[in-house]
Amino acid sequence: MFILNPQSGVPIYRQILEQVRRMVASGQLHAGAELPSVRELAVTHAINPMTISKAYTLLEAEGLLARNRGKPMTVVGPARGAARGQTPLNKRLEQIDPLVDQIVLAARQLQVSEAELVKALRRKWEETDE
Amino acid sequence: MFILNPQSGVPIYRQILEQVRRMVASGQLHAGAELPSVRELAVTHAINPMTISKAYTLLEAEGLLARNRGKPMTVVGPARGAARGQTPLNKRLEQIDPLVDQIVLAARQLQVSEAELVKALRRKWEETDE
DNA sequence: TCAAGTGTATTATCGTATCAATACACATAG
DNA sequence: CTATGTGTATTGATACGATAATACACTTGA
Repeated sequence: MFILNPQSGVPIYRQILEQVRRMVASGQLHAGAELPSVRELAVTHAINPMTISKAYTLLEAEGLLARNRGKPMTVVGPARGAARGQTPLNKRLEQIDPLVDQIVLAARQLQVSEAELVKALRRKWEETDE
Repeated sequence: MFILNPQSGVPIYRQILEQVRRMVASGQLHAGAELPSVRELAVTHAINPMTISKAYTLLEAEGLLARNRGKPMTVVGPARGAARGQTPLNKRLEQIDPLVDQIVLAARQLQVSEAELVKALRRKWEETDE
């Protein structure tokens, strides 16, 4: 369910935070959906259960997840009042903005043209087309 | 010279590593070029001199920079007058690849379309057009 | 010569991130 | 009731990232 890279420099619990936020915003994790158990994730990703628990706790404090003692964490959001589906596009784009900043900075420092950057992006997009 | 974001989750010294690698690969930092002093960077970015020194030390171990006792760090590279251009495009693209992975993953988790992603990218590209 | 500029070593402290092993409180299927 | 499944608290340990304050060796311009 998650794609975690311990070598990336980004703390594991932060990778989980970001990925849950995204999947909730997109509706891939709808309200009421259950998240993988901490022990299951700990095994499949070879990480410590408490690391995942930390992420879950923060997501609860954020209002995205709900604790159910004895049962799996469940998704609370997105916005109850609004359409039960996705967050508006501009809100979703906000979440991706820091990455856009990063990649544009990197491309400019590498003197990779906008066209080449877009090409690399499209290439990766096709590769991950499943 | 560097653009550092302490909140990004990426360690500062790693941000410096990556940015020097990029600017050397693109030729923006040509062989023999001097880098900013650790004390100057420490002041302008409000970070500790030893954090920068750590990055410089690692870049020397990597073979990209040379220590000159009493003088600034310099970029190691092909002899002056020799072909000291950019590294080939595909090599530069390799450096940007992890970021491409990240952003495509994020876009798919957010269910942002390829078209919208490219649009956001072009928008940011224009903004940073200086 | 000397003052100001390099990078770096040293020692110490602090906060964060992760792991390990254990234990607890609760829910639910059998 | 019991076994198994939730998340979490606890304690302790290790590693990393960053800071702070000095001090050193070296170069260079005045």
